[in-house]
Amino acid sequence: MKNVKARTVFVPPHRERGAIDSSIVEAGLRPTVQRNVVYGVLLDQAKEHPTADEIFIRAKQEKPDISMATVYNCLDALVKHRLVKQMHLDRAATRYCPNMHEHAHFLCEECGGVSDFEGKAKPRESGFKVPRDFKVTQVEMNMRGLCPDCAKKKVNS
Amino acid sequence: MKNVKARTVFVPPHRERGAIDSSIVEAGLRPTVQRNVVYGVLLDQAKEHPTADEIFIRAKQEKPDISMATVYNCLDALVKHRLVKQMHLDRAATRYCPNMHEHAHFLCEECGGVSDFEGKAKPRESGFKVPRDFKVTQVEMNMRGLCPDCAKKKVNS
DNA sequence: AATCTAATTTAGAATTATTCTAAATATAAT
DNA sequence: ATTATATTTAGAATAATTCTAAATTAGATT
Repeated sequence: MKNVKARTVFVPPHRERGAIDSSIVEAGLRPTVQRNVVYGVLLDQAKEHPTADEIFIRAKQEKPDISMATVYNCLDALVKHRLVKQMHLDRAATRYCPNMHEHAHFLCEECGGVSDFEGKAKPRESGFKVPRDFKVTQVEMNMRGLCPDCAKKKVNS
Repeated sequence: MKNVKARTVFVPPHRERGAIDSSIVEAGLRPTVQRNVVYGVLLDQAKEHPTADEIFIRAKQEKPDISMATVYNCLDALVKHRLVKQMHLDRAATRYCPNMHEHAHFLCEECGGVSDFEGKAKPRESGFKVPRDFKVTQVEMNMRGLCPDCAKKKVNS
């Protein structure tokens, strides 16, 4: 009988441990219970772009003895193995994002919600003058403004 | 006799206290010696996009009794009154930038240098799909890659 | 020029997010 | 089952920043 403890962990019905473990293994990582829980929580909460703190709180519901250091370790491992991206807005706590498609971020200044805008960055068409002798290999774009819901509310008031 | 102390402060010859003070006053702030020194140091070092720490070290050379808390206070005041912008790369220490023209930032991954690319952001031409019902009011763009000097060195090695 | 009031500066404590450390535990290979 | 290595853990350490409350300063008022 293997891994009795893992069976005692509550897993939301829409999340299959196996699928998550295979992603973790395919990425070249050992599939531990903690990594599974952290990645699972993040996948469930993708829209929220949660912080390590927020992930920790959720993860504890599934695995009450998980520690904050482990949440950081797991997130770092997932980032290094390209299953997860970090995102930064100002100097606020790092947020984590399991959407690995190229995308920009949008922050609604009214409700605080974060949205992903997918696409392929075209730095030389962005409006900023990029001198031709600079070699751009990575683009990070954060927009701010009003999301559709908040824009609507602003007009009707 | 007014403000004897202020006269003892060393001011680099290319920087005129008066011009800096008028900018500070025009922005709606009281012109204190500390604000003058902090803003002056930042203007001298604009290219370096210095951190509060780096500004503190330089500022102490001109005003040895200035404190770190004051450097933060001054920078915050300058930011609030739109003389200075903050910039963030990952979760590293906040960098400060007195270039108030709209611009993007470029970080050379080789030498660590930061460059400003001026222009007017065109979020809807940046390559990312921005749904028409999102109202974008602010764009922040950080690019990474190789600056001309480092790109040249890479080829010749 | 002396006095007053509010703004600013200051040192040091507090806070926050994160990283480090070294011991305990788990994983996968043998 | 044994072993070697990777992972997890609690708690200490660190780094950047913010807070606090007292001292100083600037500018306005007498």
